[in-house]
Formats: sequence, C-alpha cells, structure tokens
Amino acid sequence: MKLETIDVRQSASAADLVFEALRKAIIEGALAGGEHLRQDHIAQMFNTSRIPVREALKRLEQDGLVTNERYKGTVVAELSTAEVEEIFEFRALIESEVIRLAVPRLDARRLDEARGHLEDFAGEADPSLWGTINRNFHYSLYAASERPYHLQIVRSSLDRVDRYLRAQLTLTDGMRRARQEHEAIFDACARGDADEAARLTRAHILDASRSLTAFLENRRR
Amino acid sequence: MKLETIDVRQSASAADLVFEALRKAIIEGALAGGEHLRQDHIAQMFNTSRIPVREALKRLEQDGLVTNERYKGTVVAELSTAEVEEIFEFRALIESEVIRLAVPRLDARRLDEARGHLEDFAGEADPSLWGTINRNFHYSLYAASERPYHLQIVRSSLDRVDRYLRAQLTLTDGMRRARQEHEAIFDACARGDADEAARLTRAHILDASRSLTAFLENRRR
DNA sequence: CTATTGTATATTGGATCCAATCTGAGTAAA
DNA sequence: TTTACTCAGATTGGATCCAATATACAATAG
Repeated sequence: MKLETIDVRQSASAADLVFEALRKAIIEGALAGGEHLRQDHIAQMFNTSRIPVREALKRLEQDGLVTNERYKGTVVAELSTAEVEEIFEFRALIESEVIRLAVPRLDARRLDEARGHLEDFAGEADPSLWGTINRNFHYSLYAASERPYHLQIVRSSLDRVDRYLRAQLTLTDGMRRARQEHEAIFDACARGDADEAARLTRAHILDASRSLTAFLENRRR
Repeated sequence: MKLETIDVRQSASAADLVFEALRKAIIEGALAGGEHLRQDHIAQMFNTSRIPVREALKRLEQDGLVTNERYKGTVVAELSTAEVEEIFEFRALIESEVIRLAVPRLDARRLDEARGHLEDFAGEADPSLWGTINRNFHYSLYAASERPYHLQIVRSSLDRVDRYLRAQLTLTDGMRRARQEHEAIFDACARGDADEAARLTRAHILDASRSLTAFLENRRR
C-alpha cells in the first residue's frame, strides 16, 4: 500500500508558542509598556519550564518589543513620542513604496479581499477589533507586491507601534478618518493608479502619526 | 571622600558574546551559507553550556541570518538571487532616504571621518577588509540622519547580504567602481546637495546589485 | 529620626540531566 | 540490485538544579 505523503505540519516548539502569544499580547496592548515579564510566571502560564520562555524573550528583544537588563529582567518596551514618530516616518516610506509595487499586480481576488476588509472595518462596532482589521486591509493590498522581505519589515515596524496605533484609532476620531482614507486608497488601487495609491498611503500614515503624537503629548502632560 | 561615579560597564552575558561572534562570522563570510551550526560544538568553543548558545541562535534566527528546523538544527541562511536582489532594492530605498535626511545635518567632524574612510578604502590592499571599510564609510554619513530606528534597519538589511556584497567587491571589479561612486557621494554630501547624494546612493546600491546578481547567476551555472 | 549596613528573598543566568527526534549504517526481503 | 526496516548514536528541545545578582527590609550607628 502506498500512502500519500502528507506534509505533517510540524508542531511548533514551546518557545515558538510562547513567543507568538507574548508578541500578540504586546502588539494588542494586553501587556502594557513597562510591564515586567517574569520568566517563572510566564512558564507557569504555559505549563513549561523557563527555558522556552527565555528563548521567546530573547526573540522579542531582538524585535524591539521588550528590553532586557542583565539580572534585572525583561520589560515591555515603551516608546518615546520621538521614537513613535520615527517609526511612522519609516512606515510611510516603506509602505508607500510597497503599495506602488503592489498595484500593477493586483487581481480581482485580492481587490475583493481588500474590499471585504474595508466593509468589515466600516461595520465593526467593537473597537478592540479595529486594529486587526486595519492590518488585514493594508496587508491584503501589500501582499500583491511579491516582496517578502519588504513585507517582513513592514510587519516588524508595525508590530512596534501597533499598540499606539490602536489607541489612536480608538481614543480619537482616528477611526473615522482612517475609514475615509482607506476608501480613497482602495479606489486608487482599483483604478490601477499606483502613484496615487502610494501618495495616499503615505498621507494616511503621516496623518495617523500627527494625530497620535498629538494624543501622546497630551496624555503625558 | 567623594569618588567619581564610574559607569561600570556591565559585562555582556555569555549569550550576547556568542551572538555577536556568530553574527560577525556570518556577515564576514567566515561561516558559509548552508553550514550546520551545532550547539555542542559552539558551546565548547566558547567554554559555556548549550543554553547561551541556543539563545544566541534564536536571536540570529530572528534576524534571518540562520534558519532552524525543529530537531534538525540550525544552518547559516542561504539567499537565492531573487532574495539578494530584493534586499538590495530595499536598501536602495532606505539608504537613499537616510542620506537625504543626513546631508543637512552633516558637520565638519563627520565629513572628515567619512573622508578618512574614503582614503582607507582607496589605500587598503587587503580585500578582506574592504567590506568593513565600506560599511564604515556609509555609516559615518548615515549617522548624521539622527534616525536610530532607520539605522537599525539599515544595519539589519546589510547584515543579511554583506557576505554576498563582500564577494562582489573582491571577485569582480566592484571595488574600483565602488571607490568612484563613494567619491561622488562624498562630494555631493560635502556640497550639501541632499537630493544628489540620495540619487547617487540609490544608483550605487543598484549598481552593486546588478553586478552581484550577474556574478551569482554565473556562479550557479 | 535618618542614613547606612547587613541579610533574606526573589529573580535571572548558566550547567547538567533527561526526553524526543533525526540520521545513517546494517540487514533482510522482494 | 533495490527497497524497506531496525536499531544505535548523534543532536536538539525541555526540565531541573545551582550560581550570580538585585531588591526589599530589618538592624544599627550617628
């Protein structure tokens, strides 16, 4: 008898699971900036020893999501307003270029997918889901760029500021503006106007940045 | 009595030392692509247990310098020609923008430093040092941009392709062309012409990319 | 009462040990 | 000859134990 060789999805290691869970918690804001991540505590939560936890923390540190001081421990990274601003400036540069590359490669399927996220975004009442839908919308367009490295960097830079971006969407009128801007971006993509899509994406990110830094400065005062 | 409070430089952890050593070996090409990194072997080389080695390998994996398969091990990452090309395309985008931001902030000290690296580059006979001098030249200019996040990404993307870039400098006429292009970039910076410096930097990186991909395609045939 | 010192506890970093899995040589069967 | 199978060694992943350091708090001197 000959069986199909099934590509058994190799189960993730404990370290991978811990890493993904912590990453998600940080970018969603479930873990606040400055919060102390105790190895022991996390290990108990995941029913493992501290070893996989430590590997996960090292990976998070490499991504800039946490910082570690020897013998003191690991805390969720906090960004200054200047740092947030710089990362948004960076995103504006990369993401506008990525969408410029994506537009000529967009097909009907992807456009439909993006339109779906657009509608989800407009129809979703629960603010805790806006951040994820926002990401999905942009990614569904960016994916067409066929630039895996660029997309990885986009993901990494967005990870760092996602907590702040979610706050901005929720706590200001960011959601309303984002919706309008998304529609304009989508229209430019549907028309095949890459330069306009790039220009609008850049403006969209810088708009969010201005709104967010104003909000942060207010908060801190 | 009052003593000067000296900032005792906290000794790096074993994991940090291993990480830096392996990183250096990979970007310099001392460890070839595809090479298997055995935890045990590395641990012995550094006189430690495997624990810090594993943490270092996790960090390298996060940076894309190595890849890991569960229970199989960690190997030095190998990039396809397409991947190398994409990373150079990315670098052209970022580094041209970084130097545009840097030019208006360049002062005499930094320009002198860059000129020094330029002369080092021209005068150095040992090809194994060209890669590092090349990096130093560009960094001394980029540093003025005052964009720590951008610089970190520049470092990370260059790390991934540095092995290949060094090969291109050494094994083709890349060195000669790089020297000419560096001089042109430096002149534009010294004149304060940010747009021209950005344009030349972009061309410099894309030129190296073309030369390198041609070289790699030849090699693989 | 305050500042300094000593000490106990908590926490992290690293070493050693055990379990899970891969790999490859050797063997048997078609 | 070739293919499948078995088993031993090698290697990785994870658990447990020990060492180094930090932190909080009590004790003591001024």
